Amino acid sequence: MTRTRTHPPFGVAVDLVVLTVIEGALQALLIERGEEPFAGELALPGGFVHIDEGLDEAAARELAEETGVRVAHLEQLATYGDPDRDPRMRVVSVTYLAMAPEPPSPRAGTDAAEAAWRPVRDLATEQLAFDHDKILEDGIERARGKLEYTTLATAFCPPEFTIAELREVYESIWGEPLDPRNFSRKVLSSDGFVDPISATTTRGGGRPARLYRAGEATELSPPLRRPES
Amino acid sequence: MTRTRTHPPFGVAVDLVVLTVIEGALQALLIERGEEPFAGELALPGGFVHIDEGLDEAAARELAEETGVRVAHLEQLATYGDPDRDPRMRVVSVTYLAMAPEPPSPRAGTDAAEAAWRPVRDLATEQLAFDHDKILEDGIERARGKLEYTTLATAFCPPEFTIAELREVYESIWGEPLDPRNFSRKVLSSDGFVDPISATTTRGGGRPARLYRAGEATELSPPLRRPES
DNA sequence: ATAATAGTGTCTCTTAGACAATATTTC
DNA sequence: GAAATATTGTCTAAGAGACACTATTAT
Repeated sequence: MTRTRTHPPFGVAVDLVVLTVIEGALQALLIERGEEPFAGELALPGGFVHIDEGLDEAAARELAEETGVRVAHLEQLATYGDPDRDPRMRVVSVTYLAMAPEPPSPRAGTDAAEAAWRPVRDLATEQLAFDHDKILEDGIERARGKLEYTTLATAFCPPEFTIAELREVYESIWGEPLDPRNFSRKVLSSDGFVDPISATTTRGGGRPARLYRAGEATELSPPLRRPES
Repeated sequence: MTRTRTHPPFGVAVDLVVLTVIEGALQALLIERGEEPFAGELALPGGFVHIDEGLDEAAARELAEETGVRVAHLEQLATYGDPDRDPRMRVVSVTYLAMAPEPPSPRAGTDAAEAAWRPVRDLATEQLAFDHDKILEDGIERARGKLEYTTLATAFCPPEFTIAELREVYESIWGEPLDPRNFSRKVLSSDGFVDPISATTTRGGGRPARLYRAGEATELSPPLRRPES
Protein backbone atom coordinates (compact mmCIF):
# COMPACT_ATOMS: atom_id res chain seq x y z
CA MET A 1 0.00 0.00 0.00
CA THR A 2 1.14 3.53 -0.61
CA ARG A 3 1.40 5.83 2.29
CA THR A 4 -1.40 7.92 0.89
CA ARG A 5 -3.78 5.02 0.94
CA THR A 6 -2.69 3.82 4.33
CA HIS A 7 -2.68 7.21 5.95
CA PRO A 8 -5.27 9.38 4.23
CA PRO A 9 -5.10 13.11 4.91
CA PHE A 10 -7.21 13.70 7.96
CA GLY A 11 -7.64 16.97 9.75
CA VAL A 12 -7.65 16.67 13.52
CA ALA A 13 -9.40 19.33 15.54
CA VAL A 14 -10.29 19.95 19.17
CA ASP A 15 -13.63 21.45 20.15
CA LEU A 16 -14.62 22.54 23.63
CA VAL A 17 -17.81 22.38 25.62
CA VAL A 18 -17.16 25.04 28.25
CA LEU A 19 -19.82 25.27 30.92
CA THR A 20 -20.54 27.60 33.79
CA VAL A 21 -23.46 28.61 35.96
CA ILE A 22 -24.61 32.22 35.90
CA GLU A 23 -27.51 33.27 38.08
CA GLY A 24 -28.90 29.80 38.42
CA ALA A 25 -28.72 28.98 34.73
CA LEU A 26 -26.31 26.60 33.04
CA GLN A 27 -24.45 28.41 30.28
CA ALA A 28 -22.18 27.30 27.46
CA LEU A 29 -19.44 29.33 25.86
CA LEU A 30 -20.09 29.75 22.13
CA ILE A 31 -18.49 31.68 19.34
CA GLU A 32 -20.05 33.21 16.31
CA ARG A 33 -18.23 31.88 13.29
CA GLY A 34 -16.56 34.49 11.11
CA GLU A 35 -15.74 32.26 8.17
CA GLU A 36 -17.38 29.73 5.93
CA PRO A 37 -18.62 27.16 6.39
CA PHE A 38 -21.44 28.11 8.74
CA ALA A 39 -20.36 31.77 8.80
CA GLY A 40 -22.47 33.74 11.24
CA GLU A 41 -23.70 30.67 13.04
CA LEU A 42 -22.93 29.68 16.60
CA ALA A 43 -20.31 27.03 17.24
CA LEU A 44 -18.18 25.57 19.99
CA PRO A 45 -14.75 27.14 20.42
CA GLY A 46 -12.01 25.00 18.95
CA GLY A 47 -9.50 24.63 16.16
CA PHE A 48 -7.01 22.39 14.47
CA VAL A 49 -4.38 20.51 16.40
CA HIS A 50 -0.82 21.49 15.56
CA ILE A 51 1.41 18.76 14.22
CA ASP A 52 3.73 18.87 17.22
CA GLU A 53 1.35 19.29 20.13
CA GLY A 54 -0.66 16.83 22.19
CA LEU A 55 -4.44 16.78 22.29
CA ASP A 56 -4.83 18.08 25.84
CA GLU A 57 -2.31 20.74 25.00
CA ALA A 58 -4.24 21.80 21.91
CA ALA A 59 -7.44 21.99 23.91
CA ALA A 60 -5.82 24.20 26.55
CA ARG A 61 -4.30 26.42 23.86
CA GLU A 62 -7.55 26.88 21.96
CA LEU A 63 -9.34 27.64 25.19
CA ALA A 64 -6.86 30.36 26.01
CA GLU A 65 -6.60 31.76 22.50
CA GLU A 66 -10.25 31.76 21.59
CA THR A 67 -11.89 32.53 24.86
CA GLY A 68 -9.37 33.64 27.47
CA VAL A 69 -11.48 31.82 30.03
CA ARG A 70 -9.67 30.14 32.91
CA VAL A 71 -11.26 26.84 33.77
CA ALA A 72 -11.03 24.73 36.91
CA HIS A 73 -11.38 21.42 35.12
CA LEU A 74 -10.69 20.13 31.63
CA GLU A 75 -11.25 16.56 30.49
CA GLN A 76 -11.62 14.71 27.25
CA LEU A 77 -15.23 14.12 26.26
CA ALA A 78 -15.43 12.04 23.08
CA THR A 79 -14.31 12.01 19.47
CA TYR A 80 -16.57 12.72 16.52
CA GLY A 81 -15.58 11.65 13.05
CA ASP A 82 -18.47 11.19 10.65
CA PRO A 83 -17.03 11.42 7.14
CA ASP A 84 -19.27 14.33 6.22
CA ARG A 85 -19.32 16.30 9.43
CA ASP A 86 -17.17 19.02 7.87
CA PRO A 87 -17.93 19.98 4.27
CA ARG A 88 -14.35 21.07 3.58
CA MET A 89 -12.49 17.88 4.26
CA ARG A 90 -12.34 14.86 6.48
CA VAL A 91 -12.01 16.20 10.01
CA VAL A 92 -11.96 14.20 13.20
CA SER A 93 -12.77 16.30 16.25
CA VAL A 94 -11.53 15.36 19.69
CA THR A 95 -13.80 17.16 22.10
CA TYR A 96 -13.21 18.38 25.63
CA LEU A 97 -15.42 19.30 28.52
CA ALA A 98 -14.43 22.27 30.67
CA MET A 99 -15.93 23.80 33.78
CA ALA A 100 -15.45 27.45 34.63
CA PRO A 101 -16.03 28.86 38.10
CA GLU A 102 -17.18 32.31 37.22
CA PRO A 103 -18.28 34.28 34.21
CA PRO A 104 -15.33 36.52 33.45
CA SER A 105 -16.20 38.34 30.27
CA PRO A 106 -14.78 36.27 27.43
CA ARG A 107 -12.83 38.18 24.85
CA ALA A 108 -12.92 37.54 21.15
CA GLY A 109 -10.03 35.57 19.75
CA THR A 110 -8.28 35.49 16.46
CA ASP A 111 -10.72 33.58 14.32
CA ALA A 112 -13.80 34.01 16.46
CA ALA A 113 -15.99 36.97 15.73
CA GLU A 114 -17.42 36.79 19.21
CA ALA A 115 -17.37 34.52 22.25
CA ALA A 116 -20.19 34.67 24.76
CA TRP A 117 -22.00 32.68 27.39
CA ARG A 118 -25.42 31.48 26.31
CA PRO A 119 -27.97 29.75 28.53
CA VAL A 120 -28.21 26.19 27.30
CA ARG A 121 -31.96 26.20 27.78
CA ASP A 122 -32.26 28.77 24.98
CA LEU A 123 -30.23 26.54 22.69
CA ALA A 124 -32.74 23.72 22.65
CA THR A 125 -34.20 24.97 19.41
CA GLU A 126 -31.12 26.75 18.16
CA GLN A 127 -28.95 25.17 15.53
CA LEU A 128 -25.21 25.07 16.02
CA ALA A 129 -22.63 24.66 13.27
CA PHE A 130 -21.33 21.22 12.23
CA ASP A 131 -22.42 18.51 14.68
CA HIS A 132 -21.89 20.81 17.64
CA ASP A 133 -25.48 20.39 18.83
CA LYS A 134 -24.81 16.78 19.50
CA ILE A 135 -21.45 17.48 21.11
CA LEU A 136 -22.90 20.09 23.43
CA GLU A 137 -25.70 17.75 24.40
CA ASP A 138 -23.26 14.94 25.14
CA GLY A 139 -21.10 17.31 27.17
CA ILE A 140 -24.01 18.45 29.31
CA GLU A 141 -25.08 14.88 29.86
CA ARG A 142 -21.57 13.96 30.93
CA ALA A 143 -21.49 16.84 33.38
CA ARG A 144 -24.87 15.85 34.81
CA GLY A 145 -23.69 12.31 35.37
CA LYS A 146 -20.36 13.24 36.88
CA LEU A 147 -21.95 15.45 39.52
CA GLU A 148 -23.39 12.27 40.98
CA TYR A 149 -20.22 10.42 41.74
CA THR A 150 -17.48 13.07 41.74
CA THR A 151 -16.77 16.33 43.54
CA LEU A 152 -16.65 18.11 40.20
CA ALA A 153 -19.33 20.62 41.18
CA THR A 154 -16.70 22.58 43.06
CA ALA A 155 -15.10 23.40 39.70
CA PHE A 156 -18.07 25.68 39.05
CA CYS A 157 -17.60 27.54 42.32
CA PRO A 158 -15.22 30.37 43.22
CA PRO A 159 -12.30 29.47 45.50
CA GLU A 160 -14.44 30.16 48.54
CA PHE A 161 -18.09 29.25 48.50
CA THR A 162 -21.05 28.40 50.66
CA ILE A 163 -22.98 25.14 50.72
CA ALA A 164 -25.92 27.00 49.22
CA GLU A 165 -23.79 28.09 46.27
CA LEU A 166 -22.62 24.54 45.74
CA ARG A 167 -26.22 23.38 45.87
CA GLU A 168 -27.17 25.99 43.29
CA VAL A 169 -24.65 24.40 40.93
CA TYR A 170 -26.34 21.03 41.31
CA GLU A 171 -29.80 22.47 40.92
CA SER A 172 -28.86 24.46 37.83
CA ILE A 173 -27.20 21.56 36.06
CA TRP A 174 -29.72 18.92 37.04
CA GLY A 175 -32.68 21.25 36.68
CA GLU A 176 -34.12 19.86 39.90
CA PRO A 177 -34.52 21.45 43.32
CA LEU A 178 -32.67 19.78 46.17
CA ASP A 179 -33.53 19.92 49.84
CA PRO A 180 -31.04 22.39 51.39
CA ARG A 181 -30.91 20.52 54.67
CA ASN A 182 -30.35 17.06 53.29
CA PHE A 183 -27.89 18.42 50.75
CA SER A 184 -25.91 20.13 53.45
CA ARG A 185 -25.75 17.01 55.56
CA LYS A 186 -24.65 14.90 52.60
CA VAL A 187 -21.87 17.25 51.50
CA LEU A 188 -20.49 17.77 55.00
CA SER A 189 -20.50 14.06 55.75
CA SER A 190 -18.63 13.19 52.54
CA ASP A 191 -15.00 13.08 53.49
CA GLY A 192 -12.84 15.51 51.54
CA PHE A 193 -15.62 17.10 49.49
CA VAL A 194 -15.28 20.53 51.12
CA ASP A 195 -13.00 21.96 53.78
CA PRO A 196 -14.42 24.62 56.10
CA ILE A 197 -12.54 27.87 56.51
CA SER A 198 -12.98 30.21 59.41
CA ALA A 199 -14.97 32.86 57.62
CA THR A 200 -18.55 33.55 56.80
CA THR A 201 -20.40 35.54 54.22
CA THR A 202 -23.69 37.21 54.10
CA ARG A 203 -24.22 37.60 50.37
CA GLY A 204 -27.45 35.65 50.73
CA GLY A 205 -29.38 38.07 52.85
CA GLY A 206 -30.22 36.02 55.93
CA ARG A 207 -28.03 34.40 58.50
CA PRO A 208 -24.36 34.42 57.47
CA ALA A 209 -23.20 31.20 55.88
CA ARG A 210 -19.95 29.43 56.54
CA LEU A 211 -17.43 29.44 53.71
CA TYR A 212 -15.67 26.37 52.34
CA ARG A 213 -12.93 25.46 49.91
CA ALA A 214 -12.85 22.48 47.59
CA GLY A 215 -11.47 19.41 49.36
CA GLU A 216 -8.92 16.92 48.10
CA ALA A 217 -11.39 14.16 47.24
CA THR A 218 -12.40 13.69 43.61
CA GLU A 219 -14.73 10.70 43.96
CA LEU A 220 -17.99 10.80 45.87
CA SER A 221 -18.76 7.54 47.58
CA PRO A 222 -21.54 6.85 48.17
CA PRO A 223 -22.73 9.05 45.32
CA LEU A 224 -25.14 11.94 45.53
CA ARG A 225 -28.12 10.53 43.73
CA ARG A 226 -30.02 12.68 41.26
CA PRO A 227 -33.78 12.98 41.90
CA GLU A 228 -35.98 10.71 39.80
CA SER A 229 -38.01 13.27 37.84
CA MET B 1 -2.41 29.93 6.05
CA THR B 2 -1.79 27.23 3.56
CA ARG B 3 -3.81 24.13 3.81
CA THR B 4 -0.75 22.17 4.76
CA ARG B 5 -0.15 24.32 7.78
CA THR B 6 -3.76 24.43 8.77
CA HIS B 7 -4.43 20.75 8.28
CA PRO B 8 -1.22 18.85 8.94
CA PRO B 9 -1.08 15.25 7.76
CA PHE B 10 -2.42 13.18 10.60
CA GLY B 11 -2.99 9.48 10.56
CA VAL B 12 -6.17 8.41 12.32
CA ALA B 13 -6.38 4.89 13.70
CA VAL B 14 -8.77 2.87 15.80
CA ASP B 15 -7.55 0.46 18.44
CA LEU B 16 -9.67 -1.97 20.38
CA VAL B 17 -9.70 -3.19 23.94
CA VAL B 18 -11.66 -6.43 23.61
CA LEU B 19 -12.43 -8.13 26.90
CA THR B 20 -13.95 -11.43 27.91
CA VAL B 21 -14.02 -13.72 30.91
CA ILE B 22 -12.63 -17.23 30.57
CA GLU B 23 -12.68 -19.56 33.54
CA GLY B 24 -12.95 -16.78 36.07
CA ALA B 25 -10.15 -14.70 34.59
CA LEU B 26 -10.51 -11.44 32.71
CA GLN B 27 -8.84 -11.71 29.32
CA ALA B 28 -7.92 -9.24 26.61
CA LEU B 29 -7.62 -9.96 22.93
CA LEU B 30 -4.11 -9.14 21.69
CA ILE B 31 -2.25 -9.60 18.47
CA GLU B 32 1.39 -10.22 17.88
CA ARG B 33 2.68 -7.55 15.55
CA GLY B 34 4.13 -8.81 12.28
CA GLU B 35 5.66 -5.53 11.11
CA GLU B 36 7.83 -2.77 12.38
CA PRO B 37 7.61 -0.85 14.54
CA PHE B 38 7.33 -3.15 17.55
CA ALA B 39 7.47 -6.27 15.38
CA GLY B 40 6.96 -9.39 17.48
CA GLU B 41 5.47 -7.48 20.40
CA LEU B 42 1.93 -7.69 21.65
CA ALA B 43 -0.52 -4.96 20.70
CA LEU B 44 -4.18 -4.17 20.66
CA PRO B 45 -6.02 -5.05 17.47
CA GLY B 46 -6.68 -2.01 15.31
CA GLY B 47 -5.77 -0.18 12.15
CA PHE B 48 -6.11 2.98 10.17
CA VAL B 49 -9.48 4.58 9.50
CA HIS B 50 -10.44 4.71 5.84
CA ILE B 51 -11.05 8.13 4.38
CA ASP B 52 -14.73 7.44 3.72
CA GLU B 53 -15.81 5.53 6.83
CA GLY B 54 -16.98 6.62 10.24
CA LEU B 55 -15.09 5.86 13.44
CA ASP B 56 -17.55 3.32 14.83
CA GLU B 57 -17.64 1.72 11.43
CA ALA B 58 -13.86 1.47 11.31
CA ALA B 59 -13.79 -0.10 14.77
CA ALA B 60 -16.36 -2.71 13.78
CA ARG B 61 -14.49 -3.47 10.57
CA GLU B 62 -11.12 -3.89 12.26
CA LEU B 63 -12.71 -6.08 14.88
CA ALA B 64 -14.14 -8.36 12.21
CA GLU B 65 -11.08 -8.31 9.97
CA GLU B 66 -8.41 -8.75 12.58
CA THR B 67 -10.11 -10.96 15.10
CA GLY B 68 -13.35 -12.39 13.77
CA VAL B 69 -14.75 -12.06 17.27
CA ARG B 70 -18.40 -11.17 17.62
CA VAL B 71 -18.97 -8.81 20.49
CA ALA B 72 -22.10 -7.96 22.44
CA HIS B 73 -21.11 -4.39 23.12
CA LEU B 74 -18.86 -1.82 21.48
CA GLU B 75 -18.36 1.72 22.73
CA GLN B 76 -15.85 4.48 22.28
CA LEU B 77 -13.27 4.63 25.04
CA ALA B 78 -10.96 7.62 24.56
CA THR B 79 -8.57 9.17 22.08
CA TYR B 80 -4.79 9.12 22.42
CA GLY B 81 -2.67 11.52 20.48
CA ASP B 82 0.73 12.22 21.98
CA PRO B 83 2.92 13.56 19.18
CA ASP B 84 5.48 10.77 19.58
CA ARG B 85 3.25 7.79 20.32
CA ASP B 86 3.96 6.32 16.89
CA PRO B 87 7.55 6.58 15.61
CA ARG B 88 6.45 6.55 11.95
CA MET B 89 4.28 9.63 11.86
CA ARG B 90 1.75 11.61 13.81
CA VAL B 91 -1.08 9.20 14.57
CA VAL B 92 -4.16 9.89 16.62
CA SER B 93 -5.82 6.74 17.87
CA VAL B 94 -9.51 6.61 18.68
CA THR B 95 -9.95 3.64 20.97
CA TYR B 96 -12.94 1.40 21.58
CA LEU B 97 -13.98 -0.93 24.33
CA ALA B 98 -15.68 -4.19 23.41
CA MET B 99 -17.15 -7.02 25.45
CA ALA B 100 -17.34 -10.54 24.12
CA PRO B 101 -19.64 -13.17 25.59
CA GLU B 102 -17.60 -16.25 25.00
CA PRO B 103 -14.14 -17.20 23.86
CA PRO B 104 -14.61 -18.31 20.28
CA SER B 105 -11.15 -19.02 18.96
CA PRO B 106 -9.95 -15.82 17.32
CA ARG B 107 -8.42 -16.27 13.90
CA ALA B 108 -5.45 -14.37 12.60
CA GLY B 109 -6.21 -11.47 10.31
CA THR B 110 -4.40 -9.85 7.46
CA ASP B 111 -1.75 -7.86 9.25
CA ALA B 112 -1.85 -9.70 12.54
CA ALA B 113 0.50 -12.61 12.93
CA GLU B 114 -1.67 -13.96 15.70
CA ALA B 115 -4.66 -12.97 17.81
CA ALA B 116 -5.23 -14.58 21.16
CA TRP B 117 -6.87 -14.07 24.53
CA ARG B 118 -4.42 -13.30 27.30
CA PRO B 119 -5.27 -13.04 30.99
CA VAL B 120 -4.86 -9.39 31.92
CA ARG B 121 -3.28 -10.35 35.22
CA ASP B 122 -0.29 -11.77 33.35
CA LEU B 123 0.08 -8.51 31.46
CA ALA B 124 0.85 -6.43 34.52
CA THR B 125 4.55 -6.73 33.87
CA GLU B 126 4.34 -7.27 30.15
CA GLN B 127 5.05 -4.44 27.77
CA LEU B 128 2.67 -3.74 24.93
CA ALA B 129 3.50 -1.87 21.74
CA PHE B 130 2.99 1.90 21.44
CA ASP B 131 0.98 3.28 24.38
CA HIS B 132 -1.28 0.24 24.41
CA ASP B 133 -0.48 -0.55 28.04
CA LYS B 134 -2.12 2.66 29.07
CA ILE B 135 -5.07 2.13 26.74
CA LEU B 136 -5.69 -1.38 28.02
CA GLU B 137 -5.50 -0.17 31.59
CA ASP B 138 -7.97 2.62 30.88
CA GLY B 139 -10.30 0.19 29.15
CA ILE B 140 -10.30 -2.21 32.08
CA GLU B 141 -10.91 0.63 34.47
CA ARG B 142 -13.84 1.83 32.36
CA ALA B 143 -15.32 -1.68 32.35
CA ARG B 144 -14.94 -1.95 36.10
CA GLY B 145 -16.74 1.29 36.64
CA LYS B 146 -19.55 0.60 34.21
CA LEU B 147 -20.44 -2.68 35.89
CA GLU B 148 -21.54 -0.60 38.84
CA TYR B 149 -24.21 1.47 37.21
CA THR B 150 -25.11 -0.39 34.00
CA THR B 151 -26.30 -3.86 33.04
CA LEU B 152 -23.22 -4.27 30.87
CA ALA B 153 -22.12 -7.45 32.61
CA THR B 154 -24.68 -9.39 30.57
CA ALA B 155 -22.57 -8.60 27.49
CA PHE B 156 -19.99 -11.04 28.85
CA CYS B 157 -22.56 -13.81 29.24
CA PRO B 158 -23.96 -16.23 26.67
CA PRO B 159 -27.59 -15.65 25.57
CA GLU B 160 -28.82 -17.79 28.44
CA PHE B 161 -27.04 -17.69 31.75
CA THR B 162 -27.45 -18.26 35.47
CA ILE B 163 -27.15 -15.70 38.22
CA ALA B 164 -24.00 -17.46 39.34
CA GLU B 165 -22.45 -16.98 35.90
CA LEU B 166 -23.36 -13.32 35.96
CA ARG B 167 -21.83 -13.04 39.39
CA GLU B 168 -18.67 -14.69 38.13
CA VAL B 169 -18.36 -11.90 35.58
CA TYR B 170 -18.48 -9.29 38.33
CA GLU B 171 -16.04 -11.19 40.51
CA SER B 172 -13.58 -11.70 37.67
CA ILE B 173 -13.58 -8.09 36.56
CA TRP B 174 -13.62 -6.54 40.00
CA GLY B 175 -11.30 -9.15 41.45
CA GLU B 176 -13.47 -9.30 44.55
CA PRO B 177 -15.75 -12.06 45.81
CA LEU B 178 -19.43 -11.18 46.12
CA ASP B 179 -21.99 -12.80 48.38
CA PRO B 180 -24.06 -15.11 46.14
CA ARG B 181 -27.25 -14.53 48.12
CA ASN B 182 -27.10 -10.77 48.27
CA PHE B 183 -26.00 -10.60 44.66
CA SER B 184 -28.93 -12.72 43.58
CA ARG B 185 -31.40 -10.58 45.47
CA LYS B 186 -29.94 -7.39 44.04
CA VAL B 187 -30.01 -8.55 40.43
CA LEU B 188 -33.51 -9.99 40.62
CA SER B 189 -34.90 -6.87 42.28
CA SER B 190 -33.40 -4.56 39.64
CA ASP B 191 -36.11 -4.07 37.09
CA GLY B 192 -35.14 -5.16 33.57
CA PHE B 193 -31.66 -6.43 34.44
CA VAL B 194 -32.48 -10.08 33.67
CA ASP B 195 -35.58 -11.89 32.43
CA PRO B 196 -36.20 -15.42 33.69
CA ILE B 197 -36.85 -18.18 31.18
CA SER B 198 -38.53 -21.43 32.01
CA ALA B 199 -35.47 -23.61 31.95
CA THR B 200 -32.76 -24.66 34.30
CA THR B 201 -29.25 -25.92 34.00
CA THR B 202 -27.04 -28.03 36.12
CA ARG B 203 -23.63 -27.18 34.75
CA GLY B 204 -22.61 -26.15 38.24
CA GLY B 205 -22.80 -29.49 39.95
CA GLY B 206 -25.33 -28.93 42.73
CA ARG B 207 -28.94 -27.95 42.61
CA PRO B 208 -30.01 -26.85 39.11
CA ALA B 209 -30.01 -23.11 38.58
CA ARG B 210 -32.66 -21.09 36.78
CA LEU B 211 -31.64 -19.58 33.45
CA TYR B 212 -32.07 -15.94 32.47
CA ARG B 213 -31.71 -13.70 29.46
CA ALA B 214 -30.42 -10.13 29.42
CA GLY B 215 -33.23 -7.67 30.15
CA GLU B 216 -34.06 -4.44 28.35
CA ALA B 217 -32.62 -2.10 30.98
CA THR B 218 -29.20 -0.58 30.40
CA GLU B 219 -28.87 1.54 33.54
CA LEU B 220 -28.72 0.12 37.03
CA SER B 221 -30.38 2.34 39.57
CA PRO B 222 -29.54 2.18 42.35
CA PRO B 223 -26.12 0.94 41.34
CA LEU B 224 -24.45 -2.26 42.41
CA ARG B 225 -21.65 -0.95 44.57
CA ARG B 226 -18.19 -2.40 44.30
CA PRO B 227 -16.71 -3.68 47.57
CA GLU B 228 -14.28 -1.34 49.29
CA SER B 229 -11.09 -3.36 49.19
C1' DA C 1 -41.21 42.02 64.99
C1' DT C 2 -40.87 40.08 60.37
C1' DA C 3 -38.61 38.16 56.59
C1' DA C 4 -34.95 35.60 54.90
C1' DT C 5 -31.53 32.31 54.84
C1' DA C 6 -28.40 28.88 57.58
C1' DG C 7 -27.98 24.96 60.11
C1' DT C 8 -29.45 20.91 63.46
C1' DG C 9 -32.34 17.18 64.88
C1' DT C 10 -35.64 13.53 64.20
C1' DC C 11 -38.32 10.15 62.02
C1' DT C 12 -39.26 6.67 58.49
C1' DC C 13 -38.29 3.79 54.74
C1' DT C 14 -35.22 1.59 51.61
C1' DT C 15 -31.22 -0.93 50.86
C1' DA C 16 -26.69 -3.14 51.71
C1' DG C 17 -24.37 -6.61 53.99
C1' DA C 18 -23.93 -10.60 57.07
C1' DC C 19 -25.36 -15.03 57.51
C1' DA C 20 -28.92 -18.95 59.06
C1' DA C 21 -31.72 -22.18 57.01
C1' DT C 22 -33.80 -24.83 53.39
C1' DA C 23 -34.01 -27.01 48.54
C1' DT C 24 -32.33 -29.91 44.90
C1' DT C 25 -29.07 -32.06 42.51
C1' DT C 26 -24.62 -35.62 41.92
C1' DC C 27 -21.61 -39.07 43.90
C1' DG D 1 -25.87 -39.85 53.54
C1' DA D 2 -22.27 -36.41 52.13
C1' DA D 3 -20.95 -32.76 49.21
C1' DA D 4 -22.05 -29.10 46.28
C1' DT D 5 -24.62 -25.42 44.66
C1' DA D 6 -29.19 -22.67 44.51
C1' DT D 7 -32.55 -20.01 46.75
C1' DT D 8 -35.27 -17.93 50.49
C1' DG D 9 -35.50 -15.59 54.75
C1' DT D 10 -34.00 -12.75 58.71
C1' DC D 11 -31.50 -9.41 61.15
C1' DT D 12 -28.83 -5.09 61.56
C1' DA D 13 -26.88 -0.89 60.30
C1' DA D 14 -26.24 2.89 57.07
C1' DG D 15 -28.14 6.18 54.18
C1' DA D 16 -31.91 8.89 51.71
C1' DG D 17 -35.72 11.78 51.97
C1' DA D 18 -39.28 14.41 54.48
C1' DC D 19 -39.75 17.97 57.44
C1' DA D 20 -40.02 20.37 62.40
C1' DC D 21 -37.29 23.37 64.73
C1' DT D 22 -33.61 26.58 66.11
C1' DA D 23 -30.00 30.30 64.84
C1' DT D 24 -28.50 34.68 63.00
C1' DT D 25 -28.63 38.24 60.11
C1' DA D 26 -31.19 42.69 57.60
C1' DT D 27 -35.06 45.84 57.46
